[in-house]
Amino acid sequence: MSVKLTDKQKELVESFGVVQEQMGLSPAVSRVNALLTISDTVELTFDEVRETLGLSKSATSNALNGLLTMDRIGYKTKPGDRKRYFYSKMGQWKNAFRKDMQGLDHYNAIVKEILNSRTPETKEFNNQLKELTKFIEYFQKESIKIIDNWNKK
Amino acid sequence: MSVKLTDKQKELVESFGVVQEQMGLSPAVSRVNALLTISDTVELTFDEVRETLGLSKSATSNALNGLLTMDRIGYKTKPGDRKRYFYSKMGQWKNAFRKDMQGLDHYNAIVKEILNSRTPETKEFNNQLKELTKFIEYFQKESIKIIDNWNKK
DNA sequence: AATTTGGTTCTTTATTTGCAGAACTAAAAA
DNA sequence: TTTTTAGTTCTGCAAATAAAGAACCAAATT
Repeated sequence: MSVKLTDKQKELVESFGVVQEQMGLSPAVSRVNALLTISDTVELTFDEVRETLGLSKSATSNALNGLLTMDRIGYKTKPGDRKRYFYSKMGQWKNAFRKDMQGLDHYNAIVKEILNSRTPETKEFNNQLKELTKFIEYFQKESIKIIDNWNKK
Repeated sequence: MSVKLTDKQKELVESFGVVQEQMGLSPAVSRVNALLTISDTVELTFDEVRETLGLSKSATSNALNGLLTMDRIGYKTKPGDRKRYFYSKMGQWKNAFRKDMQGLDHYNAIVKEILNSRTPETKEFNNQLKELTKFIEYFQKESIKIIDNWNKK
């Protein structure tokens, strides 16, 4: 039931796992997502994931459901087969980038609030803060533009 | 020795602290950085930070040193005064963005390695992966461009 | 009706993180 | 030379995270 991986593939599951951990995902989630990116079979069942990575059922269940709610994976079913077949959803990357950029909105809103509540005495400092909010706005706008640009070419 | 903050400022230290926690900083580090952004006095001593935030010496020391190595704050000294005066370094934002973007290099390198090691069978999947690496490269290049563009205007 | 399948949820445990408090240190002051 | 200042480093400890394992459950199979 377990997926056979070459040594190279095992190594890639680990290194891709690590970079995803650094991006804030938990070890198990990172490895599950890595496996679904690396395995030659692009659709894997719960048990294939579990056995291949040597995870417990609960860890597997939680990892898969986490990735599903993050919309980083999806699943399909096959007629007359109760199992679910999970696959990596790479198309979501652009959306993720977009959301990251829009997430700066909140950050910037607070910086602006800080700026408003600051004493006018510290001119230099306030100017730097002001420039920061302008830069964030600029960066946000431009990067969303370049993402959209990619979509229509 | 402790800095007086209005209720509004206290509230801002918390909310700005929280957004920074969500960006991966620890609670103490987040609040120290927030304080240095919000306080009317832009240069604070070790003890002012410690007392204002109610932190222990070790937490204060570690937070300040962490922020120093991240280059998010700096400090200056005054003649005939052994204390260090810490301040927020907002100019580093653009550099931080840049580094984030360059950090995608590593991610992309691994994705490319995955692509190389994949079976050619799964055409559709491989194409999506390929598009992903191209998108990352494009986004990286363009966003670095827009950052540089900001600098010279 | 009993068992198997494909999971989910609950409980326990190991590890890591974040911080307090105390002990420590090097330079300056008394 | 002792004491104070301005921190740093070490030693825990409490809370949060991550995952194992067992109990559980609903639908399908026997």
